[in-house]
Amino acid sequence: MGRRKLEMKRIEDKSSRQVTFSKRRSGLNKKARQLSVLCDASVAVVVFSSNGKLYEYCSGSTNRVEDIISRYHKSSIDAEEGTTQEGACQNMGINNTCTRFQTCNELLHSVRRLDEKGNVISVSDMTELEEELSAALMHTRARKERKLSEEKEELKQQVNILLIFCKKGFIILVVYTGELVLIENNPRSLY
Amino acid sequence: MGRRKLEMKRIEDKSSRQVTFSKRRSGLNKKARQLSVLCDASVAVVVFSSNGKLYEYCSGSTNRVEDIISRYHKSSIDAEEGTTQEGACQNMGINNTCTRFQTCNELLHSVRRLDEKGNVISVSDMTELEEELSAALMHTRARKERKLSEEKEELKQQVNILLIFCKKGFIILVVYTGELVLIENNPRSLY
DNA sequence: AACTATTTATAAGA
DNA sequence: TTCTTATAAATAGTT
Repeated sequence: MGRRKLEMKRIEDKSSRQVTFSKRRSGLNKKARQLSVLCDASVAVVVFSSNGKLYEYCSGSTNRVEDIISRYHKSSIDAEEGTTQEGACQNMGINNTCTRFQTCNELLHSVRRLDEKGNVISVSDMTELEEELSAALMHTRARKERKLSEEKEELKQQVNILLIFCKKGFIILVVYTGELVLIENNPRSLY
Repeated sequence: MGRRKLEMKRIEDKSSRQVTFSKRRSGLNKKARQLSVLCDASVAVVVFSSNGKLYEYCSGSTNRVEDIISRYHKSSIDAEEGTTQEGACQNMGINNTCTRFQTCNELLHSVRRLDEKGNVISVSDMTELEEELSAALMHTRARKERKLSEEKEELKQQVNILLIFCKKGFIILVVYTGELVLIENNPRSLY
């Protein structure tokens, strides 16, 4: 939107990059505000410029990005509980809070349709698809890691519970050598 | 932008509110992506619909809102303390066991130097750098996952050992000291 | 899900 | 910088 069409890549000229940043950042905030007002939604936008400067926007009365972030954290955790496991692409669809999947799936289908019709698929289309897929991958990876960590924590808890549970008695020496466990009663503990 | 001008207030009709939400949300994400690409910025957008459903967008390679949120937290704290910000690249140097790191770091620096001098950087140079970075990422990721799995396996073993003893009617105290494990049972179960 | 008449955003120019 | 304006992009209502 302007005198001419811009290529979707980093603006090399520093000065015009800054001007564009400033304009588009305020545009983004405006869009966020409109979305929140028109559709009664809560919206937070966090932007770091290439110089590392932080800009934030938050809809609503408190205007605290923190409020939405904490809600985000809560929601992310909630989403993880009650999800089931499926094959690679599938398990994203099950998670009904992962909105990216829909877009990504839609994109896949529309690109495939275009391809089948013999249409030319632009690089920017493919880039968009690539980004969506990358996002989906990251999301799945993050979920996997969280799951693994959770399972580890659970095991740690089990060990702790057993340790707490078993407080009294007689000492056995166990030498742990990989798979083999050698146990030896300690006679000294037999009063 | 549409057949007629909309008043900036909540859309009362539920159906058109939903349609508008969907359209504008994807528009917002698009704007966020454009800002990040054109101006080399990091952008995160978090939206909750009026029904409480979470939608998120995040620019960049990881596409993790978490990354930007944690940076946001850091930045907020730093801002309060008056400390300065550094580039995200710095924290890569921490991993001193990644042998590829030096090559990758050297590459980064030489490419950056070339860039600053206004030299033309060939696509094949960038591809090389990309591949190095990708390899480094894969390596780090693999190491992390191996470590996590190992730790989990170890805990599982500990639980199994404890469970075996518990099955035999022993109530035990286990003191895990690296390679040595001391187990103490409940005297009641002896006789 | 598409379409299109309009409004809105904004790139470049002043 | 700020304002203007030609043009691109987004989207409200329609089909």
